[in-house]
Amino acid sequence: MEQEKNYDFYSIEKKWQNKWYNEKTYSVEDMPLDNVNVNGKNKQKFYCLEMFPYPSGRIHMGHVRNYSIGDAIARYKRLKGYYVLHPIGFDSFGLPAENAAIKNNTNPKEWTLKNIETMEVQLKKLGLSYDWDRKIITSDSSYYKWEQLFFIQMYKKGLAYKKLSRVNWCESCHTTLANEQVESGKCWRCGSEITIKNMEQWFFKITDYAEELLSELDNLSGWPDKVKLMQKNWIGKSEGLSLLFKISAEPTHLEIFTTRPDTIFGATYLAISPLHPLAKDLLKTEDARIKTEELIRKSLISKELSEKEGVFTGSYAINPFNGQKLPIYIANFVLMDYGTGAIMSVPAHDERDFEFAKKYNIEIKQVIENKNNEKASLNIKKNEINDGIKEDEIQELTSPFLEDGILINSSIFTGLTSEEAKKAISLEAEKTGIGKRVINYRLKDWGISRQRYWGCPIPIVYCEKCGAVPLNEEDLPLELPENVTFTGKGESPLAKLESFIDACCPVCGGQAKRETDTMDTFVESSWYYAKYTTKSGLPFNLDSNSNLHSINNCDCDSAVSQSPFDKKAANYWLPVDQYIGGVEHAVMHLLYARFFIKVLRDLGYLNVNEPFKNLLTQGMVVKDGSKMSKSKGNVVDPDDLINKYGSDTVRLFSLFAAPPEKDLEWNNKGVEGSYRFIIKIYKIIILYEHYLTNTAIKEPKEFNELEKFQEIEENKGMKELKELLPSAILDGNFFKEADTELKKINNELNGIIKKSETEMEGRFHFNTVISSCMELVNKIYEYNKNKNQNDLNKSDAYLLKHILNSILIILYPFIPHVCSECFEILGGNTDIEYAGWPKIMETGYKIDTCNIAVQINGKLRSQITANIDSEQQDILNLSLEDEKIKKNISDISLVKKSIYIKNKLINIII
RNA sequence: GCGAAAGUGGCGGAAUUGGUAUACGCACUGGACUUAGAAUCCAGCGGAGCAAUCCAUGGGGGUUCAAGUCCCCCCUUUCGCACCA
Repeated sequence: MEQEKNYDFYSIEKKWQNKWYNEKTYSVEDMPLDNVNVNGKNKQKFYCLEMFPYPSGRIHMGHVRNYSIGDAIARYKRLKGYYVLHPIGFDSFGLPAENAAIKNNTNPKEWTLKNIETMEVQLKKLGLSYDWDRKIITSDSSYYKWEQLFFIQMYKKGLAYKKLSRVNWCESCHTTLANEQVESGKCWRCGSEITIKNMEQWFFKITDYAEELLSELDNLSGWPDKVKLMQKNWIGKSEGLSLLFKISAEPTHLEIFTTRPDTIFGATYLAISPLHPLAKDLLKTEDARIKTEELIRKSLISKELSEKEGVFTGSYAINPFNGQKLPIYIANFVLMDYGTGAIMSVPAHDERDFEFAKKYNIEIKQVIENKNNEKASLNIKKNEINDGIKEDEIQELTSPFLEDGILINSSIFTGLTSEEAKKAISLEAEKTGIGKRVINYRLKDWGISRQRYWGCPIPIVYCEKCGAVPLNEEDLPLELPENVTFTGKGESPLAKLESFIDACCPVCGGQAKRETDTMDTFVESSWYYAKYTTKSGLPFNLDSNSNLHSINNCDCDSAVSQSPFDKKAANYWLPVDQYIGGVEHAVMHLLYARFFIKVLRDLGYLNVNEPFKNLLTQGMVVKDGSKMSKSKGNVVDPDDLINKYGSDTVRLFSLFAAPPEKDLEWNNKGVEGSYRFIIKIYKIIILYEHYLTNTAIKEPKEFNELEKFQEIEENKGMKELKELLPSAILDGNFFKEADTELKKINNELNGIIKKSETEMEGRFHFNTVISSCMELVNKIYEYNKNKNQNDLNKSDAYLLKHILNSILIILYPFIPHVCSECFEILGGNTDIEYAGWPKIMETGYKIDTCNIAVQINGKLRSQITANIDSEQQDILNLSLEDEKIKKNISDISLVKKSIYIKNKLINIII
């Protein structure tokens, strides 16, 4: 008795992984070689990238999902004939390594490299189609030296600078953080409360690019609106007027910023930040002085505030438009680091000003009213006590009117719309020299100093004579010293390491001290996608060996003399065609990376404006309703599942259980379902193996000839094709004699090919692609049950083989190992990756009847079978003969009208 | 508070353009095989009802011959921002 072949995922996966990695199946060249161009026709490039992992120890389900999605896209694009760059690396600087070092007395570098080794094995076990030759380890000086080079060049252009500033401090991580890294007043990494510190910090001048970062969002049509909106809000552009108010009885002026110049006549006080440089000068009483000190103290500790508080300075300012004397308040809700740190307060038309005015009994003066002059809509109520006084004065607003409207009580501007008045009043202010129109951004410069060890050293020394001086480019890299000790308290070990701190000034040669802060680890991830475009590192100095990638060979329009990547290669591969990662990086990483590529562009390294053309933000993997975490005890280790079911199963489930943008609820029983499906595929292939590979039914000669033409054109350059596979057949003549049932299945396959293609091209709802494949496999089982193999003829064999091969190819991006194996079992003459996407094949068989839903007054009453493409009248007549319909409609004369959707439904109105 | 997205069986989710709601999978129930179990296979599976039918896509209105899908109001959940003048 013939022994039945069982699905042995372990051997199958090992076999194909060995082949892929030994043969470097997924390696590509930096620039396409000649054989990638066929007859002058360029094979199109496709750069598929997933956010690279931090080597924290082991792969988790979030990684599995992320990389399964990316791999599905990469493999699909290869099938479609693209030249695909699909790299991977490790974002290996960061706090966990250092924390582990403190906790377990290990060395961060060793710890990191060990983790990378582990994770690399895990990733390879997943069978991901990476070009491993391009692996990046960002904590290696061969990577970060370039970052130091960029820093120096940015410093020289004023894009990197140091200033004393109020920065976010996380006591638990013992370092400062950028604004983007503070989430609702808490540290993005550890969740501790953030306090404010005044420190000298290095910044990248991202604000120089604020306008471009904002306007380019409009061109990112391949990004989710949600992410674009988050970035837009984060950049927070606002246009307004900066206006000078003279301080009464003093020679000084106070500059304020407003976006509502149209409300200038409604200003009833000015408010300035407690941290405003003029704050103390304006104070007139001892009492105010004491209260102000308290406000300042609080503002220095934290940005959070529970309640609006303020104090009247005793000083007044003059409204330049009407000469009105306005009290100046110091108010805790006015931010020093936005606009000018001072505002004109219009309580009638601003919520915050209103709240403050209520609290301190300041006048509220309405100057805008609803376009329809409907006062009622302004939430005004009569003050019953003050009966008899002028109407305007006895009215009291219960809430501010925030919208645009028509100006009232505004001198010559009365009657204008808000929009007109904004312009007119701004122009007037500019004419008289007391104001100018300005644009403000909420975005702040990116603070990149970190008071930690395990990061890229900032290549700066402080010379007693020359001040802050960047290192000479040829002295890079500035290596991170390894002989450090971790105390777990206080400052970074670098700050105490004299052998590191003591340096020579690159300018005067005198004594100097090194900067001991390291860079934010988001700097490494801001340009790694560009590094990947060049396979091997370029020589640091141009005069050394390799000239293959010489930057001077290209049309350099800059003074770039050395680069981590070949400009040509970067320009060829970038932007990344599909980027995939977690939505948690919507603002931080994705904004920094966009900024950085613009800087690299302006420094002359490449000619690309945006790093990521299309972005897919995948949801979290959750279990029992919450994110997997050790503390919740709901972590599922991918390795355990891979050992139990194989990686195809794990990949399949993570793609099948939910569309990628949604959160994925992990379900171990569901994993078994995926496993069962894979076995089902394998078994059906084995079932037909003997029959389909029988020499007696080998394809006729012309079968191959027919394809050769097309296939060669598409695949040459990928790999030499020994022979051509029988999956893509252009002419249905071969199947004329085939079984009708098979033809029906083929018709369904054609629908699936089409549908899968649209899903794989942008919506990425792999779950629906997989489910239609499941349906088709079920149908084939059904067919097998009803049809004895001995009754099948040659035509049936060809068609069946086409159907099975096509399903294997469609599923290959998700479960590559088993599909490769099955494809081989069915006698594929090449590996499945070179098979090409299945072609729609007409067998000449057309279904001539269809099912038509019959509705009466919009309610489904019956279903009939009718000839395809029947006319309305015929369908109506046919419907009226139906038993169920007869019950409701006895006579055709009752029918008022009917609506007919061809081949779908008829709605009879009675 | 502001902004965005979402709400469909017991569960994950289908229904891409308004046209037969609940595909596919999980769980569950019954049956076959088995000494028994596991695995597998077969059948059933939104709710009510003997049935004909009726009711169901968070709730309420509306547009339409026809609404999960479009419009308005409300509720809930998730995410982002939170004094940015």
